[in-house]
Amino acid sequence: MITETKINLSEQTRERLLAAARLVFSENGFQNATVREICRHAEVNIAAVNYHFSSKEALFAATLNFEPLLALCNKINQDSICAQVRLLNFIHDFLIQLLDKKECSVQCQFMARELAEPTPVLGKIVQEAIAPIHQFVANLVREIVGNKISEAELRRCVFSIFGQCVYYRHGQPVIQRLHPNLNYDHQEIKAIAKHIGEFSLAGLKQIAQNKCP
Amino acid sequence: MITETKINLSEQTRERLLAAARLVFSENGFQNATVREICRHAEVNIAAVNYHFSSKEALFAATLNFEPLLALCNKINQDSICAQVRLLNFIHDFLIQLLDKKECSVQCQFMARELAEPTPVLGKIVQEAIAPIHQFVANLVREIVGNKISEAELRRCVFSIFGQCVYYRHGQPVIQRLHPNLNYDHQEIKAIAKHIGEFSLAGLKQIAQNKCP
DNA sequence: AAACGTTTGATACACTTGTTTAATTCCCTC
DNA sequence: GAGGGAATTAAACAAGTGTATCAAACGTTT
Repeated sequence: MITETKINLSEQTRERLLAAARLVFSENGFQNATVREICRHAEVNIAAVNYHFSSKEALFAATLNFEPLLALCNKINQDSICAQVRLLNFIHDFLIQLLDKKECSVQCQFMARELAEPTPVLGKIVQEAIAPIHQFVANLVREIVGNKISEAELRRCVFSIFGQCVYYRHGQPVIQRLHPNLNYDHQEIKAIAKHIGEFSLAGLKQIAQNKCP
Repeated sequence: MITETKINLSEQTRERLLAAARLVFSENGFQNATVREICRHAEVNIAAVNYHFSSKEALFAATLNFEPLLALCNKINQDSICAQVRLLNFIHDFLIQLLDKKECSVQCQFMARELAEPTPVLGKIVQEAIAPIHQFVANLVREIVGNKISEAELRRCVFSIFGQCVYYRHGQPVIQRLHPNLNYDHQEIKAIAKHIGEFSLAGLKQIAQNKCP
């Protein structure tokens, strides 16, 4: 028990570092985030990063945890409702993870950021998070449009859905300047999800009809 | 004439710097691009950047030229065909500027990159390029969907269209890992444009119908 | 051909980055 | 309470950044 206390003290700064790292990384990306700012946020010494983890990159890798993201897919997969509604639910939950600051799952934001700014751990992120989630949506889309469309067209459909969602996160600096009084509260996110859902279902239907005239 | 020769010599390194800057900036972004690499590419001395331009930031600003992008809008605006086809044409031309390496208009790529990684000149880019082009698409969409839908919904439609297009550029590092043998030749760009066009027109139609049952 | 202003060049500066060092402090064990 | 290993600290390191300096080279003008 005494040992536990000791470990807990060390663990405490470790956890503070992880929490601060998640915050700073998600706000500034891997490159622009500095070890000093992370440590300032965590209120620990600069050397703590290289003591507890071995490098900035390893710290970044340690902050990655895509379980909530994959859990989202599994949860939806278990629903026995039709594929259309499952897609709508996914878009909503995905946007929540992507835009809502209240949600502690910064992982989704890492994924989005990684799209534009590749880091040394991009491979891991693609393999563990992006590829599965793309495959998940691809399966949903395939259920909706049937077997008539090609793999290339299926891929483009998936890209269309993700592109719409991710734009709200990527484009935030620009969107904020274009529409200064727009912020992503729960109501707005719901409206965005509803829009992307309707828009995409109609798009998918059109693509499917093209192949089955 | 003698004076011209002199100016041309100076102008020559200036132009070489601009060309190299366009290349390096578009490949690495503003932050990750280094003055040294630009100068190495241009085969000029490091001091040339601060001599001919006054800073790295000013050099970046000097590389910006959104005329081809805005010319695209003007060209399409002059067509007397229906709004739907004009939108399809815009999506195609926009994607060309966004994805085709042959096209020398790196400006569009700057715009896309700026979405994710804001630089000190973001304000200028938003004002001179992004805002006008968003407004242009907004006008097209308004023509297509009519006056029934709200400004917020109109905005989301515009975001849906841009989001789909920009994803192919933003997500390139990831897309390349997901589908290694996919590259953006003219044929592929045409296919992407066709997909996004059909997908979006169907989406717009759906959004418009929602409001006019 | 000489003098001038302009352009180039190598170098150094000031600063920030991630990382390392060595001394100190802390806390548990004996 | 003393000893000892683990954790924290301040300071420094090496590498990289954008920028500034100042002398050399260049081409044009007189």
